[in-house]
Amino acid sequence: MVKTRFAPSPTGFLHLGNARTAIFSYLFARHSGGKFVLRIEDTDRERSKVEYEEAILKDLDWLGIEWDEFYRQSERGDTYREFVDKLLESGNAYPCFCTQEELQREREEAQRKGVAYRYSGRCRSLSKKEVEELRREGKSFTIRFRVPDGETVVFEDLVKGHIAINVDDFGDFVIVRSDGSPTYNFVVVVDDALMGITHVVRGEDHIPNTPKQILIYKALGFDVPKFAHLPVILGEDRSKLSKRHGGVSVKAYREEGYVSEALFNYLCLLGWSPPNSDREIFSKEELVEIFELKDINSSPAVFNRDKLLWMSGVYIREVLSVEEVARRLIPFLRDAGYRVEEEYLKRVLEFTRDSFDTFSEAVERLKPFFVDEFEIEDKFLGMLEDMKSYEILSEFLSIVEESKPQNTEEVKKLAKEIQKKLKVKPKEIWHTLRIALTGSLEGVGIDILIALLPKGSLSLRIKRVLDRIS
RNA sequence: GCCCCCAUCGUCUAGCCUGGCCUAGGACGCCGGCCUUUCACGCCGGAAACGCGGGUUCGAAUCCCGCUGGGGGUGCCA
Repeated sequence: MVKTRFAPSPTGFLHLGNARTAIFSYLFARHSGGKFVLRIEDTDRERSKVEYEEAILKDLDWLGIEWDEFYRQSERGDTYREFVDKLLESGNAYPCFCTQEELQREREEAQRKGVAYRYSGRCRSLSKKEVEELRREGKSFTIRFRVPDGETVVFEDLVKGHIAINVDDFGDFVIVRSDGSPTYNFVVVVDDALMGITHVVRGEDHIPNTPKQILIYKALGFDVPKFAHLPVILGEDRSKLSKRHGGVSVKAYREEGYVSEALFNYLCLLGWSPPNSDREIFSKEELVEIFELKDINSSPAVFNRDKLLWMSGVYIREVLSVEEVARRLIPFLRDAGYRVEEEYLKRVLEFTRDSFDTFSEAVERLKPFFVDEFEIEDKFLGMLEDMKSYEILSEFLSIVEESKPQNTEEVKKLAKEIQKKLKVKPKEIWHTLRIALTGSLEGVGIDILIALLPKGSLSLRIKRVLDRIS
């Protein structure tokens, strides 16, 4: 059975790149009828924070990625100890007493000579006696994996295809630090093997690690999983997407009021495309159905905020129901201090949801439906004075006081009445009402606003303007 | 420097494996028009790409080589 995992380290918020990795990994597992594991890699005690772990969980949940098994690396104790011993016994690993200063010097030396750095192997052939001696002296040591000379590790990457790397490029590497803690390359192998991971789906920045890990798998007698290395996501400047680019955390998009399904959908289209189809809007279920690793593009993709924004809008106006949009929008409206009633909001959305792409944009856009207080710019006030606004508004007010129009048809009829009676152009009426009711010349349909706004708000706003221009 | 990966409109991509159906398709964005009480939405139309050079072949975006360009890695981080 297929089993994949997503293994974030809680050293920051969930990043768009990692989110996409999680999505692909999740989709592949579900598509194959397999299991998806979430493993928090929190062994870096310095940088790992519980707040980040909580935030990552929240973001995954928001995206609709659910996991079947959960692990926290810090709670796995000395699971790794026995495997280190095994490697030590088999001679695949050995203690190394070189100090960081010595190694640093070797590295600089290599740099100067312009050759690829690799560990000199000085402690490679220490005799048992020498090792005991050094340990008795209390010298600290690391444990290195003995990399067989001249070997070429080959694997068939599910995305990149055939990859061959000569191990001489890196040389013996550390698997246990001098403080006794195991390093990433070692832990990841033991964990993946013990958890039965069959397919490792991760970013292509891990390609250089893969041969090291394959060597460990083999030395430990574990089955080597299949690998799928995803191309990285780039920023507008074509460098790897990072904090520098701003707005790269899932959290930022959640708080900005993007539709989560749209982010999920958009991220899928970054580096993957459906076979034989021009479609772009897919539900999670549909994606589970059609997603295949083989359809992943092997070149890096630039993240495009505009398209994500557009897609969020598509979800708001075409995919989600009015009820659903209302439900998700309410917290944003309340945060902005609006007094919201669900039934009223739903009626408003019926007519307005095609005019915004995110919930925070909706807060601005729908303001006239909820807030009676607003400023009118001088230029608009000037326009009111130029038009026959006083007459229009007085007439409008008296009609509304008597019987407020309940739908856009009635509003239009009312406008015609005023037009006939005062002999003014329709445009003049609409512009006057728009400025008087919203303080601006652009925004949602003014007929809708009049039809839906309570009578009280309507007359309050009109009277206020009447006072100012009389 | 060394190692690895990648290369179709500005961006995401289809096509490439299994050469001819490609006058290179779709989407975002952009430009123009329509709709209209404004802004949006929607609809119609447009500009816009096979990085370069060699091969192979009757024929190459598609196969091969080189160059160039971009990305990643080069830790007792993950």
